[in-house]
Amino acid sequence: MPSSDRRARERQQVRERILAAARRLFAQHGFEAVTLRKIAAAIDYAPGAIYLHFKDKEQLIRTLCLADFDDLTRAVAPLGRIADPVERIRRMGRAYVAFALKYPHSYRLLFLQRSPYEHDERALERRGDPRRDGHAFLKLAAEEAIEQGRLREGYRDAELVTETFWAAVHGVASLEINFAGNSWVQWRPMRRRTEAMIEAVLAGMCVERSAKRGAR
Amino acid sequence: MPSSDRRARERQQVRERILAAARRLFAQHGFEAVTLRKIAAAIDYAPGAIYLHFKDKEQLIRTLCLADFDDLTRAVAPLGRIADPVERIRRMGRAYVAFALKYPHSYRLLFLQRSPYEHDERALERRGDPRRDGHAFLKLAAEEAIEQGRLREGYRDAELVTETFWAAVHGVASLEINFAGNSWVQWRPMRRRTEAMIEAVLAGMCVERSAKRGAR
DNA sequence: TCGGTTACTGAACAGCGTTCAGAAACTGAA
DNA sequence: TTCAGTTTCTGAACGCTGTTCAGTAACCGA
Repeated sequence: MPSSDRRARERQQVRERILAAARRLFAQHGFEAVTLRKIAAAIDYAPGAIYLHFKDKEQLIRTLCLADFDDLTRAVAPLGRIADPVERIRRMGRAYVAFALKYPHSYRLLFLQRSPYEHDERALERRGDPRRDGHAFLKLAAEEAIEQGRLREGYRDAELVTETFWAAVHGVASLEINFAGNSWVQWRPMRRRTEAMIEAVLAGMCVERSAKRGAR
Repeated sequence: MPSSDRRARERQQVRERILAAARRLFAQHGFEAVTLRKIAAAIDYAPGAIYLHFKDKEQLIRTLCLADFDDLTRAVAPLGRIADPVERIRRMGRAYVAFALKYPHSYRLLFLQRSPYEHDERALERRGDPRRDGHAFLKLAAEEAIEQGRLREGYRDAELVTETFWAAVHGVASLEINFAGNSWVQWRPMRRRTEAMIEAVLAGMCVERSAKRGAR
């Protein structure tokens, strides 16, 4: 049935056009400011047409968000090969912040709002929840660091270490997203803030005075 | 003119009733979910009546937010008397997190969204922007700590230290507000997470191995 | 050629924040 | 007491939102 193949292909193309227009508009104005009517108008369709391809606005947004997250997953994956667990945590932190800066709207939706997909676990189960994956990735590194005796007393609970490190980089990313350019703070360069945070929190948790690998 | 006094008093009372109903509903359901129609219905008024007392929904919300912030200001003020700058920073961090937990909706509005009052600086100039005040408070302590030689190399920029410490406690508070009760993280008790973060970041930035006062 | 599926339109719905003409209620002076 | 003027509030609207749905047109396989 080659003709029905074409139907499916055309359908897919329309879907892609919707996603492309939505991505462009969302990136420019944010999820809230962009209405379905504007997206529809951008590709010369009636508003209702979008509902033939997406259940509702939320699902459209989520589709884009999860696509963005693939980027983070791809960036984090090779870090698994780093032998030193502390160095792995450090790199993970940098990748996390970099992701937040690259996709501020997606980051805001997934980490700066009440978790929106809490009751839609099945959809995430299939793809894997990137937040959950990142958490597990960090926790594994923390466990290894503890095993190797790299962490100080008080920081030998891998879950606590994970939550703390996550909160640290999340704090840096989130202030940047919400307050960048705010005139009443003389913001130091983003890179410097990220490094200061990662090094401070690692130094505070690690046994070694310098947590850098090889500095034992 | 006693009668016009009464007019003013009654007007003020209506305003208070609006604020009380709004505070109750907002605290229960959040700013977005509560409509002006619901607030009006709660005090048996027509929706338009609210506009006789507040310019718009945003101003009503801001009035409540700033009232909440007075609580933080009151909690932070006595900390100024603490001589040891590092201990002052530590206490400030605890007070900050405690505030975020007590007023999650206000916290979300002021710290978890793109700064909404950026272009309304005059209104805040009068009362003082609590965010700005807190920042200045922290920075002063950081400057003192640097003067006393308490901070390690790399953390002798008071502004950077302030931004880092703020980001740290903000990260803890913000994850709690957005992900508390999320089933896929085995959250450690909030108090423990707060302490772990504060101590880690202070230990990482301070010269002393234990940053506790008197432990030099 | 024709019945059935599919994709889309355009009008509608309920709800939102907000505005406004008009109706009350109260005020202070005549 | 009367009455114009001010203040306070109502209730119906406006334009916007996400979403639904009857109706239409195009395409499909037979």
